[in-house]
Amino acid sequence: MGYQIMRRTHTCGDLRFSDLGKEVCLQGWVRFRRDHGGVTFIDLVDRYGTTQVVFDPESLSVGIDTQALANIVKTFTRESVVSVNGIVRKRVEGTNDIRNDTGDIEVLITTAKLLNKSELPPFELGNQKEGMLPGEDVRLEFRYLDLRRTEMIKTMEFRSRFVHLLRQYLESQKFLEIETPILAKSTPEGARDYMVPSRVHPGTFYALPQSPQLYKQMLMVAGMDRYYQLAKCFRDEDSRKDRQPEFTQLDMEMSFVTEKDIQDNIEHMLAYVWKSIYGKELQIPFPRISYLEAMEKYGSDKPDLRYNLPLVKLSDDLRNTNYGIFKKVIAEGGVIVGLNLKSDIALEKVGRNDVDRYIDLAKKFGLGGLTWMRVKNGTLESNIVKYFTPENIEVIKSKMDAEEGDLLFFMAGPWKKTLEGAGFMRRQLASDLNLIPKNTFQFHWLVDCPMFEVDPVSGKKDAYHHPFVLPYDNYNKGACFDILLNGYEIGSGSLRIYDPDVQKKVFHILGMSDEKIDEDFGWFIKALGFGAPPHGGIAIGIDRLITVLLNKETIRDTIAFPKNKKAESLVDNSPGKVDDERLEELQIMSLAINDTDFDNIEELKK
RNA sequence: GCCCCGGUAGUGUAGUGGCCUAUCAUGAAGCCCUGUCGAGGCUUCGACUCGGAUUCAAAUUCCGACCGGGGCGCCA
Repeated sequence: MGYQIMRRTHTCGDLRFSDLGKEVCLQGWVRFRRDHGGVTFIDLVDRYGTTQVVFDPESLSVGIDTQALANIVKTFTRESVVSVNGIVRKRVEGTNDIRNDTGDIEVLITTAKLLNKSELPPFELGNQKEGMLPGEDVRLEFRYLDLRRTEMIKTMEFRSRFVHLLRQYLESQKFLEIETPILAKSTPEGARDYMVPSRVHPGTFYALPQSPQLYKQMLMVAGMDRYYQLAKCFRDEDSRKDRQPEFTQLDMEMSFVTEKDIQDNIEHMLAYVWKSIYGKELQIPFPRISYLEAMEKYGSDKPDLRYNLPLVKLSDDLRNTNYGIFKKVIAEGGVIVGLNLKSDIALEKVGRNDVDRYIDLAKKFGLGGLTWMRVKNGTLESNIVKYFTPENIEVIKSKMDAEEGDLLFFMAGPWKKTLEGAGFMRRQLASDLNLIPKNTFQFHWLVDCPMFEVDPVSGKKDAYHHPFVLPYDNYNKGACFDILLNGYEIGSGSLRIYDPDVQKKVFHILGMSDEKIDEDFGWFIKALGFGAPPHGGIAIGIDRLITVLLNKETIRDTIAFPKNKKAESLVDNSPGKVDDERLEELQIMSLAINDTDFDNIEELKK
């Protein structure tokens, strides 16, 4: 007979009043211990709940060695794992814990065993008091303990449930879950790739996929018709609070569809999940907003539409203004937008000092400055009003719906920079002035996107989404769209190019030579030539979606083992160095300063 | 690569040039306690990220490094 321990009969969330009198075995972690001298209470915890187990010598029948049992219970320190056998009994009258599902009962310990003691935890897992969580670096270093916290368990449960429901829906709609390679070919366009050296072919590298884009398109060529995958994707770019180097997408592709077909599918999928999780109907279809309207009205291609606070475009109405800055901007083909803070908030919460603060902030957001006026006694008041004709003032008032007491901000400059800056202002004001409703989820489709964007510095064209989007309107627009939630882009989709010649042309427009196209994408264009069906798809960022749905501060809170801002995993210290022999095997030499003797480097390079 | 914010016992914090032998809470250790549930009471333990500079005097000011976070760039 080898080593064995007794099996538990219940989890720590199972026992109820109806189990009174049962002999049970529970196993779990010691979260809190309350030693009253004679009687000791232990909160025994596992994923499913908390059960109070009691060492109560006076209740024990004769024949049990209470002293021995006391000695065992004494070893049950915080967060150690223990096994207890005992009898389910009613709690003493008036000591029920109504907050806990198991709060009507407790387990009288008759035998107990320390399964594994715990080191003293570096932070308190059970303490639900606000602000007692340690810094995130400590949480990440001891992630297995952080994940032991109820809040993290709930998050993982939510995520698991959510993903399960997605799969359930997609399977019901004839989607096939197909896995695509993690070791893939590097595509030089787009994000920086994580590289994996090939031992068999020294000097060559696999790339970890930024998305399974080309594989899923080939699956459509293959006739799979409907594909999905919960795909791990990798991008070697700097992190943000909503961006990780390694993340999970719900990746989908469908053949013989329109943009609307894809969107309908997503809406129905989310509605299905919504109903299952929240028991409520999700309002579909989601409203559509064009790229142009999003930019000019909200200053963002992912506007938060839970609150209004729109920008008002005034460039066309102020053509004859004498105000120098506006005049110049109009002459240069720029844009002027206004933003109206209505009197009920403006008068109360935004004083002269605040206005100055916003002017400073505007400069930080890349705006040239910020002009402002107040509506007072039926007219506009500020030091620049004199430059505006009565007609100017009237048009401003009517376009911006300016009423007594309102505070008007104006931003002017080059189209994109100014609108994005104005978008930052809008967001900042909304957050400062508490205009953002909590616990509302506002899905939108961003549609009518451009095919290309021109880099203002280099003049080079870049794909707005990616180079595989089906262009239309003479290559000016792309059949692509984003799905937005509360100011986050949670996914993007498009119809794809299925004609090899069109695909080549798009690469040409992006400035690639025939040789380069052939080398990097020849294999893919070849595939399109073998009867690629019209197709399209979408990818939804699962980590980010869960983050928004659970109101988390960062995407890291929805990933079991995330990387920190510097792309390190604190729990296992990755990335790490490898032995020289391993590098030699791969025929790789490090040029990193700390690794290499620089006296020898030039020598070595030869 | 750049900008901003932060770094005080294991954890969370107070402390803006001398009242600091550094606050409070939590924790840990020990003792007391038979109905608690973030138990309670008493005692004890435990910290200014590092290196320079200014000063009679630095946790506090300045400079630099390191560490963490937020943002810009980047993320087709």
